[in-house]
Amino acid sequence: MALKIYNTLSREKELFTPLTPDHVGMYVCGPTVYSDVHLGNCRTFISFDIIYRYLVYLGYKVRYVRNITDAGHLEGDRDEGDDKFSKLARLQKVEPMEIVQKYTVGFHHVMQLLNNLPPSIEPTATGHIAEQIEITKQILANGYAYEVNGTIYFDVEKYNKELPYGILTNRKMEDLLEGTRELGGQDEKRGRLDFALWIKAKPEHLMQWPSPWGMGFPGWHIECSAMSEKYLGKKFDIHGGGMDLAATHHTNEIAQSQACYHTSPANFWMHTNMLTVNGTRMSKSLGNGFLPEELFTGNHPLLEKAYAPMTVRFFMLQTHYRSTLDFSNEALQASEKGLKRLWDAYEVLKQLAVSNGQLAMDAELDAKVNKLVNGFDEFMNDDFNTAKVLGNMFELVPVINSIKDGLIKADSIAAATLSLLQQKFKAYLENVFGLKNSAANNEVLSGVMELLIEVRKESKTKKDFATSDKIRNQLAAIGINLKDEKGGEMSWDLS
RNA sequence: GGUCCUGUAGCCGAGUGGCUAGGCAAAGCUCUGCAAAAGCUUCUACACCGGUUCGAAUCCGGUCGGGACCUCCA
Repeated sequence: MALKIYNTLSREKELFTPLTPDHVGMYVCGPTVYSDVHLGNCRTFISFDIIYRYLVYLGYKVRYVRNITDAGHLEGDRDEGDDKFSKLARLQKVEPMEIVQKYTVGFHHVMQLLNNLPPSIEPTATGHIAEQIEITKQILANGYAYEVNGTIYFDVEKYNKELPYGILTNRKMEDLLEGTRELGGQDEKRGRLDFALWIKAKPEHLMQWPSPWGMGFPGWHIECSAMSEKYLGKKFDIHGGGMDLAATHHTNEIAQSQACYHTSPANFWMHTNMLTVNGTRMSKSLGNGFLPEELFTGNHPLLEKAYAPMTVRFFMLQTHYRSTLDFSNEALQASEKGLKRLWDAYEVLKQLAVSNGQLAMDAELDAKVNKLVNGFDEFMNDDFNTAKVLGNMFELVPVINSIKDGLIKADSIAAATLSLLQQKFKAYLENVFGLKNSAANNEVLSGVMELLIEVRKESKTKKDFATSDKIRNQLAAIGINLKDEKGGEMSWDLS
């Protein structure tokens, strides 16, 4: 059973074989830190976090590089535009690096709340100006770029004569030329598809660096080429990002790498689909995005309530990463309840004791459990199908709960089956899916609850239901659920 | 205009030609002092029209919706 990954380049699932045995190099385009990340951005990072975690689970030693874009983005399509950081900084009368710092910290905080693992390396564009100048020089030397008045452009039409430029998204040059809107005003570019590798800065620019072509700043696409090469080499295994990056950004990255190193940078190109609201893509420019902060506090007109970070993570796991996912309160509330059901069963499963004698062995049930559990790896190997894994997990929930309630005898499945079930549930829920219990694990609270449960048990024994109901109802009012279980036991959790 | 994706029960969603995914909601039953939780049932859908096939949600063609990208965007 081997891992298959859908490759945007070939438009089909391919068997994944790393370039170096047991090692995987993966580069994912990170955020541009001039504003808060919205939930749509988070989806991509959650998807790649799970891909990263699964590769680690499979035993690969993974170097996961995700950049921070803190320089170089232009406003609009005019190449003489200000970059986003300078523009915002001037507006707010702060240093550009203050903007960068603020939103980088915010981004990391959100990633942590969503329980995304930090990447192995998180390079910044401003920290790799020298590398970007080097690669630009090489592309110039190789003849795929030209200088106009201190700005360096990539010559797309020349490149396309040798290698297909639109290969990633299956576009022909003629179609691209036809589809592009007419450029307004003066233009120093030779071809309308040409893009800037290095941009000459006006004296008033806040962020600029010296280069062989004078003071300037790097174009957007060049940073990923420079940083991926530096940390992963000229060719590596996986390059990922949101689907919206494929047609322009990733297309240009391939062209840059080919023009500089005569190789396509990555074997596998992976693209995650968009998060939509009412069927339309969530984006900064449309202003229909939710900030994670708004989601976690419920402080947004379109939100009926607050949702926990783990609910959001689980919500995204229920869909395949290449499908669009539509946001709605109803769907999120369904996820919240579903996750609770799954997690409660997991807590029960952890407590089940493995029995040694199989007196009540039920071969059919045992086979069913094994089949469902073995499906986890099988589904993940099929292009990371988290939704199907969850489907199997939910099918196992009644089995787990029935064993606990004695409806199914614990020894009706083999001891090995039960321990496999326990081991895989833990590995998947905690390690691969990166879910965690949102309930506070507080010793003081646990102690208090133990006391309350004892008092309530006593009052129930004395048939003092007024007291037992009072305890249960008042706890419910502050968000603690007390559950009566079979045999007079009680358990609790936070709602 | 070009390149693609997509249309699945009340809602969200997975689906590799034959084997009712799953979750949420709803209804009934069991358990229970009551409730919740849990267990067991019920709700058996694939936009439309053709075609291929013994057999199509799945493959092919067409029609009609919806969406993304081609411009900064995960």
